[in-house]
Amino acid sequence: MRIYNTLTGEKEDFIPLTEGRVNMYVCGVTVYDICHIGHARSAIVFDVIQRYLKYKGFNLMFVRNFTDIDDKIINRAKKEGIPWDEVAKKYTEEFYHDMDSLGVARADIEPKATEHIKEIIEIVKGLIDKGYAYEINGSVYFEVNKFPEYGKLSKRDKEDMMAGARVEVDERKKDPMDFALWKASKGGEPSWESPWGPGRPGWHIECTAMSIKHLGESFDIHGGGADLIFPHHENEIAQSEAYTGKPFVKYWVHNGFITIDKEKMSKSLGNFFTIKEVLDRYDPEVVRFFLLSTHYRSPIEFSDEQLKEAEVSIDRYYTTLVRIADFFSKGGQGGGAEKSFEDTVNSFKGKFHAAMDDDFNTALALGHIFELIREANRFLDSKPSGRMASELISKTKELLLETGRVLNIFNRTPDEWRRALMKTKKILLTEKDVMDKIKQREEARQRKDWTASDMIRKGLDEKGIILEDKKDGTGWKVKVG
RNA sequence: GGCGGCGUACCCAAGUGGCUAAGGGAGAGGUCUGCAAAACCUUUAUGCAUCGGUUCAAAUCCGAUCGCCGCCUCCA
Repeated sequence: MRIYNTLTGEKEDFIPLTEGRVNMYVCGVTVYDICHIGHARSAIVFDVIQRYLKYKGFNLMFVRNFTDIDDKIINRAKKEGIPWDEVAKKYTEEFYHDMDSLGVARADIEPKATEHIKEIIEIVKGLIDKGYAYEINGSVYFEVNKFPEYGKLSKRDKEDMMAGARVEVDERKKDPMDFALWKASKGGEPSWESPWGPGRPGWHIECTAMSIKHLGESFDIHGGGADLIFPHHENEIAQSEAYTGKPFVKYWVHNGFITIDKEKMSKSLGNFFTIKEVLDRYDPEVVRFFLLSTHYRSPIEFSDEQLKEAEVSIDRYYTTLVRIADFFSKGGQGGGAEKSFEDTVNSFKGKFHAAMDDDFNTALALGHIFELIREANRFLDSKPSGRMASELISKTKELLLETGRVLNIFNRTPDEWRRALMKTKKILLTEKDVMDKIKQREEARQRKDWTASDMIRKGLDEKGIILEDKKDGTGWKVKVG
């Protein structure tokens, strides 16, 4: 298995620190607002990575944190006129609601910054003792100059950053690059007692404290959005390695952004869609499929057109499942290219694994899935019969379900998919309405009254229902795309 | 200004040295059908931003040019 490591800038063979065991930490969200679709991408990417590692048999410990104290939360509390911890609670619940919809599993441990104040203070104290940090007026700063490897993750050196001259200059700091480990409380702000007086943790230190506590001083994978590389992860490395004297993380994994009109989707630009807005119009499976159809490190352009294509693709998948079910209930009486289909079936899993093993290439993996689907449809078209055909088709179905479980898509029945579509497409008809229409039309067709028959079909089409006449009856589906 | 990434068909998107450049969507033609839909078949890049170079061999490596984007400030 190979993973792209931001630290080295290369795809590397994945060799965990302890054989068979993987410790992974992913930066979660700051709970001060509703999540947008960019948060969904990060969560889904690492959800798939998490599922694949488990599927491959690793004993995985997955930690994803919540930042539940921070300037943005405090500001939000003022704005909403509620206590800061209620803001955190409210948006943590919103996060869970959105992520549950999207099929993002809970992490094994989901620590919160405010539950680790003791550990944070311990580390800050240690950093002062070791001479990496200093206190000024109740705040503690990490002294970047004391850590020679500073910049190794984001591939930049201090002087370059100074040249940018966008670094906030705080007169109290020894150097503009120094960052806060502990912030002295200004009046009225939430605070905790510390050796330096009342205050609260800086942003970066919480991840050091929580990851070290739950995963140890060195662990395998640390993930997050690419925008966290600098300064957040760079600072984490500095303070963690300064504190422990050990390498902090072996593989740094970062997902790319979602863009709108080629520009990064972000709060500050205001060009974002919330998860809730998107889920009002598209099924969660569509969103998940869409996000997995591009490699996780590439930018992905958010558009209705692409979401619709994802919907069409998923519908194609479930249509094939229906055909497979039909095969088992009705059988065939012909036979076709059994050998060639057998080859496709037998080589599929290897291809899927190869794709996922190569830096979690979900886009390629989906390509293989759709290749299998096309071949399965082709085989079914040949009206196969006999035990061999049954076994092949049965195996196909198992393979589709197994790989679908890894990606956590394609895990419903075609009926469930159809009902979900009725809901997201806000189709007013009930299933019974549709069945009644089909029956009426069937009677017209018996009479060979094609005009009446076509009228009924057209009427349903206008309401978003497509009819499909088959040998032994008429099926129906929701119009997609 | 510094650092990094990207540019593959009408659209999306895999592919980072070597068989006919995956897969999906859209278009065109066909099989099937009362007609459709679905499914399948054929078709749409002698070509991978441009120009050079390395190599027996390059979309893939190197250099230059053009275009787009990201990070350097909170950000997934």
